Amino acid sequence: MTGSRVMNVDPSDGHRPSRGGTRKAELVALASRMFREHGYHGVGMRALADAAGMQAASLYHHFRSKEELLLHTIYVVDRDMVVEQMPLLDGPESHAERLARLVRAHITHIGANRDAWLVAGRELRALSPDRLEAVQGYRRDYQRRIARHLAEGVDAGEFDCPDPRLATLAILDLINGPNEWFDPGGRLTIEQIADRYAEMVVRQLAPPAPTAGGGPTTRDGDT
Amino acid sequence: MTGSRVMNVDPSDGHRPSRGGTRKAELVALASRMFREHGYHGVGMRALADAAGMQAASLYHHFRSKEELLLHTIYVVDRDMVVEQMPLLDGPESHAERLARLVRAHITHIGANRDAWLVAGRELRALSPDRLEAVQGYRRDYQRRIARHLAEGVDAGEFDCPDPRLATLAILDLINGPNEWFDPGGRLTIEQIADRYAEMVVRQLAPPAPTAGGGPTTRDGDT
DNA sequence: TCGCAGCCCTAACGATCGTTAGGCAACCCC
DNA sequence: GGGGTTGCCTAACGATCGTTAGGGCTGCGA
Repeated sequence: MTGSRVMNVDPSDGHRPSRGGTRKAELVALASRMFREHGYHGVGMRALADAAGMQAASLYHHFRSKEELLLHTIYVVDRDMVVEQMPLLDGPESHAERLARLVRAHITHIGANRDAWLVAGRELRALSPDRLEAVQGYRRDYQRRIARHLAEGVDAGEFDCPDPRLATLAILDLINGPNEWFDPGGRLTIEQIADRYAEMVVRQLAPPAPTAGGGPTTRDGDT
Repeated sequence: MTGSRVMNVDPSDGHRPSRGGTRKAELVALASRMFREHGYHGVGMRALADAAGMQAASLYHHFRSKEELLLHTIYVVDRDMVVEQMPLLDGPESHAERLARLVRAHITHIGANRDAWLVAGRELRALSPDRLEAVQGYRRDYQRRIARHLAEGVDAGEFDCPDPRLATLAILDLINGPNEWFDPGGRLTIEQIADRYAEMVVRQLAPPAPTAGGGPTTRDGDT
């Protein structure tokens, strides 16, 4: 476990879902979509309630505040990133193979949770400091795990990469990109994009050639 | 000229700057910073005015509305992208050299206009349809110019790239990435990041090897 | 059959929103 | 020295903001 987590801000409620916690999930999904379209501050509780066919005050039977509703939206993305995607870097396969698997899963997850991903990407600043810290902790863990994977791949001679830390940022820049422009009705499916982006990442890190013994470059020292 | 522009929404005022249009520029820069930190809808005219040492109503002597203020912020970025960056793809140099030049200039411009870039990236939805269309026209032009450059590079045998349109998106994802995380006090300067990202882009497109005549792959047909 | 929890309602709170009207002081050009 | 412009002011408009108080209906478990 990397970053010492400060407090427990997990929004999952402790009480049983009785007949179904489905209503709450519906409201979170609806909020994700509206926050994505108009921004967190651009959507009022009354607009949310209207879209859900209820009154603004009734939302407070499901969420303590508007910000808690935002946290529910963001949490799905960041929790999955750490508990589902990150373990994909473990395993007996080659470093390139494991990294490609992560890239594909990451982009596929974006395709399946577009609303939440966009909100998670641009509405973080609306969170209270404690909750912001918790979410950013997840992201740090994710980023560090990838950086470690690259460094290990370089040490194993499987990757050619002059600056693994910057390469980590570049990879994240790349695989978070479809978040901004992916269109389900577009030319390519999310799986095709995932495959091709994974190829690009692997190609970027591939050692120059399987020719003579001139091994891959070593890492920079930190500046 | 690529996209037929619908209307003139250029926010640059037609009247002479008299003694100085500096005050207006100050207000735009201030708005960029505050919009970046709290979001367009998260900053009120009164908060803006407070930070500028004036009253909210006084802002309306410089801008017709809050949205016009936002447009000023966004416009700098998108206009420069088309009138300054895009021409960098012209010239007698190799396709790789010209593309690297664009990438470096693009990232350097982000470093010099961080506030405006972040606002331009995530507050577009607050623009009215006409103004949104104008801004998106700029971006389409930019994207198409890059796509054309890649296609020409492939045809010239300088690039190896199975899908130039997707590669364009990937390049844009990559070079817009520092927009989200660049820290002026961080490990690397913006120039270093620009150089290394440019290397990555070139490396990604480099043909497999200068060996035998097995030429680069051809482009996909559109799906 | 009773009680209670889940779910939603109406009504209202004080605060803040973007914007407008109208006026006052300082400055340039003629 | 008068006219016009620039830059800011006070005061206020109706609308909307997040949130709270308190009550009523429904349907399950005991």
